[in-house]
Amino acid sequence: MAATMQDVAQRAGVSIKTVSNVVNGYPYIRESTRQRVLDAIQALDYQVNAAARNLRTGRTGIIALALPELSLPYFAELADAVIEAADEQGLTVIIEQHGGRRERELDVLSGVRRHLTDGLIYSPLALGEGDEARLEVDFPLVLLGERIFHDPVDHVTMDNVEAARAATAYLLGLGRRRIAVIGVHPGEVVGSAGLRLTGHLAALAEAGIPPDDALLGPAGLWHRATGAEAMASMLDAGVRPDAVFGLNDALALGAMHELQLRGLRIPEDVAVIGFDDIDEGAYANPGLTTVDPGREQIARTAVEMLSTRIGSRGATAPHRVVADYTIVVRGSTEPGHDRPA
Amino acid sequence: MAATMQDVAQRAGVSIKTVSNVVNGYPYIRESTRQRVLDAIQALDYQVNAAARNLRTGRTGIIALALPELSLPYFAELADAVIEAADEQGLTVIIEQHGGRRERELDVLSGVRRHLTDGLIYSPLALGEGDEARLEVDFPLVLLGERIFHDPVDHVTMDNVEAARAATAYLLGLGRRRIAVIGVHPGEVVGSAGLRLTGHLAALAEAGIPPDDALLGPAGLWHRATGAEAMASMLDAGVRPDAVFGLNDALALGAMHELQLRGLRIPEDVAVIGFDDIDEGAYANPGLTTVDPGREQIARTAVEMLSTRIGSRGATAPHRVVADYTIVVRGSTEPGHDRPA
DNA sequence: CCCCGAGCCTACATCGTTGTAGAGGCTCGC
DNA sequence: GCGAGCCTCTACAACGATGTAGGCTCGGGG
Repeated sequence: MAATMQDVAQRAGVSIKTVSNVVNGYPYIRESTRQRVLDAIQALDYQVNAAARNLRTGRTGIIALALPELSLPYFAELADAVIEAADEQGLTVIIEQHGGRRERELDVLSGVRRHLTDGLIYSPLALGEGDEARLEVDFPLVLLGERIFHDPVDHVTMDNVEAARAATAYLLGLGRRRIAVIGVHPGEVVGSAGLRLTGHLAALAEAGIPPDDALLGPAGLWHRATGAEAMASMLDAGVRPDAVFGLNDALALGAMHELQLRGLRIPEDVAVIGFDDIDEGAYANPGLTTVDPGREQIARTAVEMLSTRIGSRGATAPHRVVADYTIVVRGSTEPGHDRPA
Repeated sequence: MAATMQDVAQRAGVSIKTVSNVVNGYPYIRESTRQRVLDAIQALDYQVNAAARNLRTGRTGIIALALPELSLPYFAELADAVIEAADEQGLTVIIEQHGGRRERELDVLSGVRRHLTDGLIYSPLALGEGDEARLEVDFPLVLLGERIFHDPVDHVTMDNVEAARAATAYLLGLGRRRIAVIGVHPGEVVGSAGLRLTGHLAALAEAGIPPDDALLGPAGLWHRATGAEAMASMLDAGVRPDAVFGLNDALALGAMHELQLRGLRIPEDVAVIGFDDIDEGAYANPGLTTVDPGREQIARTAVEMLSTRIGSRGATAPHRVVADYTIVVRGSTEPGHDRPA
């Protein structure tokens, strides 16, 4: 049986409340008393009972991170960063995988685990315009990604349009003209797919290049497999791009795999750029050029925003932070860039 | 303010305990009463307060999964599987990243979060022989991986020796004779590195091939980067293997990257096999042949074992489960195997 | 000399739930 | 028609911590 404050109090010859005060850093305690209590704690290997503290204070010290799935490297790396950032704030993270399924995404907002947590960092996929109202919840919430405009809550995101524009502009700068886009969600406007496509089209327009629907490869899920499939059907249809813009790295890597299977050389025949800068891209063959969306910064900012929200019960106006992006050049667009790995 | 059982009880005109009984499925309740309570719960949008329940029952419904880091795809995919399996048992998972650092690994066993959780699924890296005693903890614990022999606790693992022997035997069967091993931990016996090397050497011995130390590439951390480095220094030293056995997939992919940078063809010049069967391997170029260690099975078994342990306070003898492995053949060892992706 | 505030500590109620014990009423077999 | 046993429900005391309120001592200002 684990020791309780009662046991510590008895051993130190003080009241239970004094033990509580020592544990919580209450200043008005005689040094000798504090020492006696600390010794007793040590001797009994006492640790505060989280459940009891939670009940009394209404805080659990746990935050939830809801994301599609950890098997997707981007989200695994994001989770890694969030957990580290949370650790620094003394917070523990539980992960909820919703798999991009609308019903599970909604569950996250109302589910049982809400009572287990002080707040939520939420990266939805299926939710979109029209769901704003669902986000008006009575617990601290920080939104990741860019599914929803005019949202009533804290939000950390990146400028998808601008970053995608830069990616396409970069390919155009290399002299590429027939740029395939893999991972398109036809009709979508507000999600990452829609926004990145918008940026891409804007760059084409600036360069005076007419868009070509045959170069848009749809892929609902952004996995390697779907990227490969989308690439394959485009090639099977006789389309011959000289560059590929994967709307995320997994798609780009899948597409790259398919291109190489068919004997196309990268970057000579086809240049490939991705989005996310997952670790894996640096070790692909060739290394994958990509857009670094500032994942670290996003994770850290999100945790800090949530932490402040939790701290101050007062309803402040929602904040919106936009992370910086960078283009990371590797061998999939320019030969010879893989050396420093 | 969230509704409490008190509120529900009042609205339904019953005692608070009856509400509790309804919520917990106590059988002896008149159907009409149950309905009234359920209606009240619905009307008030009542959800049980987890903290209070935890305090009373001593259970939190949370388990911890301790692993090196989520950035390593193997562990991300493992975490995915564990979370799903836990969900089915009604358990929530928190993830603790210890980064393979001994001190943090020990923290996991005694840290504050112990009080937050009902049990721990523990995948250590730095712990090893001599640490058995530390595992004699007073909470449910299931060990993953094969760091420690004669352990006093539940353990889910795979037969590393046998699987590695099969991997090397497979390469030998292809006619390869100079097999480099990447990721060796010199002097280690009980960890994955040691065991897999043992299996490798056994296969060589069976085939009557003398081992060659020059073909052993050390790498402490099993990342893509360290795999590439180990491969590079071996090649720089003038060693020319005709096959590479990466002790995990990340190492193998790093090595593959380095080989290709130097213009070596895979599998013609060098065949490459990995270990773990991470998703990424299927989409490498060429696809990475690997050993599938039965990750799903491991995750599911571990959660179930932990769940039973939590359920029955009685100290049963520790169980040990060994998962099945399979060799997954792809293009990195045999051309033409990548078609079905 | 008394009062006041700062410093140090304690008693008590309380957070929201569940375990224990048992009060009634009913059915059933003899 | 009566006790045994089942069904249905309730009162009360925990679980282990923290918030509130207040007691006591001591030194210094009025």
